[in-house]
Amino acid sequence: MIRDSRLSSVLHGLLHMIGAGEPVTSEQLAQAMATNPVVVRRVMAGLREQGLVRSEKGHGGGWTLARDPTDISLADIYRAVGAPTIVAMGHRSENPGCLVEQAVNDALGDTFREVEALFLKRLGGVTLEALAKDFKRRLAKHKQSLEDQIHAVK
Amino acid sequence: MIRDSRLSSVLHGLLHMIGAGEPVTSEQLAQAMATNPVVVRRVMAGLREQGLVRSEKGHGGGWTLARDPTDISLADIYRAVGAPTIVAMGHRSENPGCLVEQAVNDALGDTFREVEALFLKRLGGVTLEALAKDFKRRLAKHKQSLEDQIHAVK
DNA sequence: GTATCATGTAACTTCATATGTTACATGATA
DNA sequence: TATCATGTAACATATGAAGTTACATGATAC
Repeated sequence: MIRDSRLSSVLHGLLHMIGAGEPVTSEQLAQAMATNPVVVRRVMAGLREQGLVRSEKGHGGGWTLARDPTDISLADIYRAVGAPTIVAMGHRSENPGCLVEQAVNDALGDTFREVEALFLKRLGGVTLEALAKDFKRRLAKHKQSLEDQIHAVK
Repeated sequence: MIRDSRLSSVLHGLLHMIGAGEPVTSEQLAQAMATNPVVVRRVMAGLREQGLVRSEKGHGGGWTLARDPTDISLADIYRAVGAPTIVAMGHRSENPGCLVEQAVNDALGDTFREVEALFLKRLGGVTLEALAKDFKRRLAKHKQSLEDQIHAVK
């Protein structure tokens, strides 16, 4: 199963980056991602290797998107975050000679690939831009709702 | 991701049960599953609850299939083994109010379900019987190959 | 009926992995 | 050259899966 909190966490960070017009420090991202700066660097390093973000040292340094959000899909991010294969059955000892494994693999190997392909295809259909837009919409709605509550109290 | 060694492990046990004409003890299954008896009972308990196997105490006791292998699919087993949902993204704190989570969920919620459905559908298409047959075929082939090697040496 | 065998299960330990933390090196800007 | 920010190694902590021990319960053989 996937219970990767990293993808979710990274998305928080990236949306934060889109909002800011300047480099965002690991310290700031750590706030947005509810973790600490070193973990941020660790995770973002993966995205940097995939060319999704850039990092810069020194004064005014920090993290910025390396590509247009319309050109980054959730699949890209998922992979960069260190995407493990979704389905991977296997005995602990990864025994390639095991006949049971072989039989299962023969029966389901294609399925594993198929499921994974579907998953990535869907992730590939959502851009960071689209997600950001939806997020902003929700944010606006949320604010409005809060204001309404305040007015109702008055 | 799924890296469930339990499913694989359980299949070893079940194939073993099919072969034996009598109840198989946890001790014996532990051998087949490369683990220990208590773990076997723990895992098999899940299968028993789903009506896939039966257990009996005392002399001559042990584990037996409760249904015909043609009537047990890998999906049944997968579920019984304590199938976690395949894909489940989420922040650690499972924050339902988080707007980022909401946006992601709105964009991918259906996808998660779709992927899971596909996976289970495929698992559902393979019966324990089919797997056992394939396994036996491989076993025979394997034996033959070993004999050939011996003859070649002579 | 009682000795033996097998499961049922709670409690604990071990192990693997992900995450968090500290410390310090490196590079960039003021 | 002082300060700020990343890079990264090394270590600490937390979580959950798997393994283990111990003992209770139920079933069969004698």
